Parts: sequence; structure tokens; C-alpha cells
Amino acid sequence: MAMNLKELSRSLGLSQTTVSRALNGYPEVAEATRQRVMQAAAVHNYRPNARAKGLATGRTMAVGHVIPVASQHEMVNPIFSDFIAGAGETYMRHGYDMVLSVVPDAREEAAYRELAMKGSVDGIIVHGPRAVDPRIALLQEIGLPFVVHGRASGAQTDYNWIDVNNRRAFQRATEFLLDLGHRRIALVNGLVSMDFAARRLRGYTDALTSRGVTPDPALIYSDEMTEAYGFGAAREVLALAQPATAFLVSSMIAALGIRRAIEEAGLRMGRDISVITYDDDLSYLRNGGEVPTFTATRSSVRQAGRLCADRLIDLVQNPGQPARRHLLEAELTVGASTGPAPAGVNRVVT
Amino acid sequence: MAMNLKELSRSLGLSQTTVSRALNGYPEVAEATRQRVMQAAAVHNYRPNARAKGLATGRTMAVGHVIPVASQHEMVNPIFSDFIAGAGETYMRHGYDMVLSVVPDAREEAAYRELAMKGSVDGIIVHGPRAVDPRIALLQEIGLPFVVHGRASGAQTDYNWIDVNNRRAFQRATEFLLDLGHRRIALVNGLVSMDFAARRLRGYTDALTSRGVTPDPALIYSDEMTEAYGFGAAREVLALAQPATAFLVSSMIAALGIRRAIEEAGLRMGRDISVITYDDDLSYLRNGGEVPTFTATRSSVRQAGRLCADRLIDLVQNPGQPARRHLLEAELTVGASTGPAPAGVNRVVT
DNA sequence: TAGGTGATTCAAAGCGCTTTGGCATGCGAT
DNA sequence: ATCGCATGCCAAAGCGCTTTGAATCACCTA
Repeated sequence: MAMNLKELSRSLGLSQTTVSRALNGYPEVAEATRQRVMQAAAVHNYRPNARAKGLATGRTMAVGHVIPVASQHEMVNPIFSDFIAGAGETYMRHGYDMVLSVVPDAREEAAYRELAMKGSVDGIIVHGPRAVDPRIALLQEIGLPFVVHGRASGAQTDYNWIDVNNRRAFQRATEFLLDLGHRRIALVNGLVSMDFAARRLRGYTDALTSRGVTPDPALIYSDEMTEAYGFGAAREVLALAQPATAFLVSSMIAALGIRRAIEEAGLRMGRDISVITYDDDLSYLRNGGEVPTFTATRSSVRQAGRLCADRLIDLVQNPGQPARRHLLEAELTVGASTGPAPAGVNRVVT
Repeated sequence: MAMNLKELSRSLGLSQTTVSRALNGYPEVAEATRQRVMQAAAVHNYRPNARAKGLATGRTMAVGHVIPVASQHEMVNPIFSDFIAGAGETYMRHGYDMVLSVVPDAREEAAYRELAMKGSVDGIIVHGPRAVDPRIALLQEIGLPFVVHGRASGAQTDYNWIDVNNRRAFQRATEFLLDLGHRRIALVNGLVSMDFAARRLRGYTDALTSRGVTPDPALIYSDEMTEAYGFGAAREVLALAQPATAFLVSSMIAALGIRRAIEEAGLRMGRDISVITYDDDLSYLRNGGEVPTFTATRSSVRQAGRLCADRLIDLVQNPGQPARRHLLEAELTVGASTGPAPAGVNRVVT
């Protein structure tokens, strides 16, 4: 069905060598010949067989993504769609394929090994690093180029990563709330086993303690970031004897749940209760409007996808580079969900 | 770096033939030998090179997904994460890889051609079919097995698809609202160029007209299903001289926007305004609780992913089957978002 | 005129695997 | 002693491509 090099070259009366060279832009081919070859290739809709090419060159022109599915809740992180969209653009531009492995997080190690040994990819993007994550040591041992989206704090060695400054983002957000007079600030975080969540927690507690506020464990939540989780956490916090006056949330989706709980309690977000959320700038969940609905620390995960892909391709094409780290700053945009702490409640004891 | 067949067989003092056969479970190998080979393979962590294997067998053990990115809004459908998770499970179980192409929807045709000619996949899953969609003719011409998630009404020929009965789902939902006394029911639909949205529209209008209610164009919206879109549409509808008393929505995310608009208008969902949404049962957006938040017609997109993958693998392994269609029924579950039409408003003229 | 040079082209090897078509060996049957 | 037939193993070809090393030719140079 598909035309191959042999047929193509025979139909042109040329050797496979020459045709191959012509198509791949080598100089030792007469310009006239090259034109003829190109033309014929276009006419026959010829595309070199990727596998054969890979075998011959040792390059697969493909990169792997291992998507872990949280075995607990069977949850797959919704930011992947956008990350993948960003990375995909880059791959397309460079002619790379993207191969995905969806794996229950328990079997993740095996998945990497598999990808590497089967030789089906030239490099790997690592998603969702844990605070201490065996994968990066594993990948270094395997010797396949890789880029981590995020960081693993516990790692001993250098490696390539691209991450948002989560600590700083949450520190600033907390300070912003403190400046508005809030003292009881709830943190509705992701799973703290995740590196990003651990850093956000750090930023939050740092900001609090440096202002003399002792973090209250009753206000700190940590779980998979679903709408229901946000709702449940907020409902609990609002029912406390000393409820929070503000929420710091790790994702837009959880924030929607929190807003729901706030309104269900007959309160109004932005007036009675303040909310700051982390915003991945997902395409289907834009925090838009002239005045954004949520005050948020934002960093586009799609852009992160692009950056990771760019870096990885660079790494594949120019091996042996020293590891490079790339820290993105999230921007804090003020929306309609924050306001001064209501007077009379949680007055600061001076 | 990676051990290969040649080395492995030499280290065993056997021919490549025998080792290959032993590993692939052929009978003409002494049981003792097979054990020895298996052991050695395990020890050396040997995995046959996928490309070489593919070249030799003509099978790639990979299937392609072409993910279109709506060029208008740069939007990538959030249901993909879950669909992919479902399909991924199946692929994993059968040892297939999944290769993704993220493409601006304009270049989609080229992407399919590419995948096929490069010979990098054994089959393809088609996402987001339009009401009239040139892709299925294209794929039939190409001759690669494919399964469509959804349907393309305009298609002339038979092909394999798996779809939800969108017309019926929306017809039932509309009837449910009519039974509650609602007469002004807004439809906040996806892009009607999409097949699923066209069918939903049909179900909605069928139900209305068969009850003698004339569909009001002012109540029918159609766009990419974002939270902001839901919000905007609902806000407009509620500001009409004769506002709707109920909404029928094509996605949970848009429904969240609608709820926001309802509450912003000082109304309460489920009492003042009823909402029924289509629910893809996304892992991070469960419509949970003892009483679900939303009354919804639900069908798991993850399950659809599994089914599509299963079907495609079957198709790849047993070619030449007649096309098979698979229509899933969505279930209507009653939640807290619906109630009788408020009296005094839009009273039915009898 | 012999030898050197640059420009083109080609035959063949090799990437790592499967698979075809033998080739031994042992054993019961003739 | 011979034939037939499993049984177990192997050498080599082939999948579609790249790449090495050489060949051919025209054209100069000494």
C-alpha cells in the first residue's frame, strides 16, 4: 500500500542511496536530480517508514510521556490536556511523535524501563514529581534524556527541570491575604506527597510564621484536587467554631468547589470570604473577564508544556549538556474573590 | 546500552532464532531451553527493540490518536484526559503504545495521512467527529483500521463507531423538565458543527415540539464548552424579558458557569431555576454526594475510551470484520438542581 | 599524456528482529 | 541395518531505511 524507497528509486532509475540523500538534503546530489526526486516523492505521497528510519539512525523521533493515574481515586490530572497541547505543538514543529503511557502510579517505574529498553523513544518527560521521587535516579541510571515538569526536592543530583516557583507564589498569596487583615487562612492543597504541594505548604507557613501567625492544622487540607474536595474542605472549615475568613487553593477546580460551599453557607465570596487560587490557565477554565472572578497566582501549564518539550528536544539533539533548571514565576492577579477581612471577626489581638 | 538479541543469544550459546522463538512462545523449543532463555532475559532485563520487531513483523503495536485543538479558542477538550486514561488502560493490558498527535484542527487530514504513511501505528481513534466529517472517508481510503468516538451523521459508508445516544439523552432530559412544568428551557450546547451537539439539539427540539412548545432561538446557545461560556449564556438568558426557568447544558464545566450566573442573579439553582447537565463522569469533576449536585444525563467517557480501544485492538488483530456500531445509553440521574417550574412565571396558557 | 581533483552516483553492509527452509539427532518401526 | 518421523536447533534472508567506501566521469594540471 505505502510506497517505499526501493520502489521510488526504481521508478526514478536511481539508487536508493541517491534518493535517500536527495530527500534528506545532503549536498552531494545534483540539484536537478534532487528536484526530480522531490517531485516524485510528492506525487507518490512518499513518507519514509518511521520504524525503518529509526532502526537505521538510532533515533526514534518520538518522546515519551508517562501519565500516572492516582490509584486511590482513579484520578487523572486535568491539567494534562493542556500540558500535552503545549508540548504537542512543539513536537509537531520538530517532527517528533509523542507516545503516552497511562500507568497506575504503582507501576510507573516499570513503564519507564519499558519505554527505554524497547527503544521506542528518544527522551522522556516526567510528570508530577513527588517530594522524594525515585524516578529521577532511575532515569539517570537508564541514561535516557529526560525533563521533569516540576522538581523532586529529595534528588541528590542535577537534572533538567522546569517548574513554577510554587513556594514564592503561595507565600505572596498568603501575604496578600495577611495584608488584607486575614488571620485565619485555610490552605486547600494538593496531595503533600507531591512536590509542588509540599512547596506550596512551605510558602504558606513561611508567610504566616514570619508575620507571627501560627499555622492551624485544622485549616490545612491536602488531597487530590477535585471539585468535591474543595467543596467538602470549605464546608468543614466554615463550620468551625472559628472559621477561616480566607482560602488559599491549589487549583481552579477545587476553587469552584470552595465557592460553592461559600455560597451554600449563605456567604459571598470576595466580601465575606476571600479566596485566592492557583490558576494553571486551562483553556476550558479561563479565569477571565475584565475583573477576573478569582484573585489568582497564575502560570500557564500549556506554556510549561512547550518549554519542557523544547528543552527535551534540545537535549536529544545536543546530548551531553549540563543540566539546566528553569524556574517560572507565577503572576498574582487581583480579581473579585478577595477583600478585606470582615471586621469583628478574628480581630487581631494586639 | 540496551542488551539485544544477538548478545543475549551469544551469551547463551544459542542461535538468535532459538532465543527469539523461546521468548515468543513457539512450541519447537525444548522446555529446558526455554526456561534458560527466559531466565537470562529477565536477568539482563532484555526487551526486544520495538522498532526492529515492528519492521520484521509489519506490526507496530501502537495506535494513534489525533487530538484536534480548536484553532478558534486554542481549546483542547478536557474530556480527553479521561478518555485517554480509559483507552490507556486497555492498551497497556494488550501491550500497545499510544501515540498522540496534537494538531490544529485545520491540519488534521495531513496528520492522519502522516501517521498512516509513516507506518507508525496499526490503527487510529478518531476524536470529535463533525456532523459532516471528511476524515472517515479519508481513513477508509487510507485503509488503516479506525474507530470513531462519536459518529459523523453525513457519512455514506459503514464504519466502526462507539457513541452515546445523545439525541435520546437530551430528549429525555427535556421531557423531564417539561414534566416539571418548565416551558422556557434554554439549551447551552456545544458547537453545533460537532456531531454530538447537533444530535443533542435534535433531541431537545424534538421533545419540545412533540409537546407543542416552539423552540425559541433566543434560548439556544452553541459554543465551545467553557465555564465562561456557560456563565455568559446564562447571564444573558436570565436577563431576557421572558427568562428561561430551566437550562439544559452540554457539559459539567459549562454547568458550573451557569450555576454561577444563577447565583449571581440572586436566584437559587434547583428552586428558582432548574439545570440538567450532561455529565462525562470526569474523575476530577464528579457529580457526587448522596444527592448529586446536578440532575444529569451521564455516560462515562473513560468507559468509552476503554470500549474504543478494545474495539480497535480487536480490529487490528482480526482484520476484515464488518463494521460494528455501538450505541451507549446515558442514564438520567436526578440531583438537586431540578425542581418544579416556579408558579406564576411562564404559566402554561391553556 | 599520466596523474589529480571534484562532482555524482552506486553497491552493499548494517540497524535488531522474525521467519523460512534446512540440518542433525534419537527412537520406534520395518 | 534402514526408513520415517518427531524433536530441537540453526544459518540466512528480509523488513525499509541510512551510511560507508568505492566507482565513474569530466575536467584540469604538470
